[in-house]
Amino acid sequence: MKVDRRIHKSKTALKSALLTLMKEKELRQITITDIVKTADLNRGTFYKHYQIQEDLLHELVDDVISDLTKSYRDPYANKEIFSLHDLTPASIKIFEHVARFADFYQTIIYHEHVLPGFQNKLCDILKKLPMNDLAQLQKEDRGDNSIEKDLQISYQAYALFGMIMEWVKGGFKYSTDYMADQLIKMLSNRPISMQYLTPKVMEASETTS
Amino acid sequence: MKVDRRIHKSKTALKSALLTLMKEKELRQITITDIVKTADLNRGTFYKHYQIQEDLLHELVDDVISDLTKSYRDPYANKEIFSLHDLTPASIKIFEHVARFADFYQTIIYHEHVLPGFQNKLCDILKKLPMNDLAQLQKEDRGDNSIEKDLQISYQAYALFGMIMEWVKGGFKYSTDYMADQLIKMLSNRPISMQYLTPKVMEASETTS
DNA sequence: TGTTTAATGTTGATTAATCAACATGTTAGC
DNA sequence: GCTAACATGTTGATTAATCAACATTAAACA
Repeated sequence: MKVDRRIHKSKTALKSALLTLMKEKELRQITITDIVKTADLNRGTFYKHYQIQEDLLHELVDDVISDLTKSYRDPYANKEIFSLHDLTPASIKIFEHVARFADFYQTIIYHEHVLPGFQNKLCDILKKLPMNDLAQLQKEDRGDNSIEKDLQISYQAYALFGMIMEWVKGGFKYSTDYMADQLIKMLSNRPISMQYLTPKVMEASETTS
Repeated sequence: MKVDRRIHKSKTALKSALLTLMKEKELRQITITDIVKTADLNRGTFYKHYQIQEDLLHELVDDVISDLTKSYRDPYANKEIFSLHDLTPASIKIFEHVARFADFYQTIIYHEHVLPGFQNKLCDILKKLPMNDLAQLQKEDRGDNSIEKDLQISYQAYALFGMIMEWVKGGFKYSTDYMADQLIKMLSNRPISMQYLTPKVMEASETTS
């Protein structure tokens, strides 16, 4: 179901205004009048879509999460089998996502109290995405050196999170392409020979079983 | 008479879209469908305000001229008497105007054929503004060294135009404040002791006569 | 050349946003 | 405490923007 562009524009303007204001002052001090003034919208427009500021903030968070998920999955979307070999700097979209919501990330990192627990939520998502999407096919080793899947995924998730944090806190001094390139170099250290099953195949096996 | 914000936003989006597209291709190749797609507006919205692209371009030019005039006059607006001594870097708004319409200036300078004669129009305005607004009070000298007003004004107008051209062509590598500072330094060379009458006094003298 | 594709204007019905005007809290300063 | 200024919701009438659909024209192209 398509949303009317006017609705999309109004909501986007409101969220953008909220982010702008969050850089200036505390969430508690931001009035709805503030928001609509910054967004250049009538006050009634706010109330047609939301009740309180919190609703707006939550929808903003949902937007971020949704875009993050989409960006993370992009390299293996519509693929049946996915090897880390296939990962190229151009196919990695996660850093573009962070850049797209740069204002958001800077704000929630420097004002943790605004969205307590969001950073943990972020890590959880970065863990759950590969955990649910990707069924490991062949492990690196089969001897004493075998690696637990959950540990491996947590390891990589937090590593990626660390890169992002460093990037944001450093004021985005590297380009998105460079970040993607660096990530590949990190991954190339060892587990490059691993393969995963992507959701497409998993759906197929579900329906046939 | 206030314009509905929706109208203002729609028109602004259309002009912004036109500028964006002018950077990519020739004016002739820009369709109305292109414009409304870029502006994220329905095609009908364009036709509610304009008939052809030319209308849009002309309104954009009018906007620029109007903002230019306002910015130029800002330092002596609401003043009865105005000396070049009063000019400070902060009071000069002309470079902020150029920065505000940076896209426009870059486009029309690098694609002269789009708006033939606009640069001359610009110079004319920079000449006519001081010519009409400012009645010279005391000249520098009264001897053989006296300077003609029209020559002096043309001299300064083209000088300012030159600064702007250099600034735009150089990719805005100086800040607006620095440009204002530089302009003051240029003016300080000599004619700083001159004084002008501003429109306020001229209006008053008109009504009393 | 004929055919297809895309742009152009225009239409009417529908929905969203606007504005001004309320009454009602809240807050800050005197 | 009183008052003034401001924020909050809510209202109904009005206007702007949307969408889908249409007939027409122009351009691309095979």
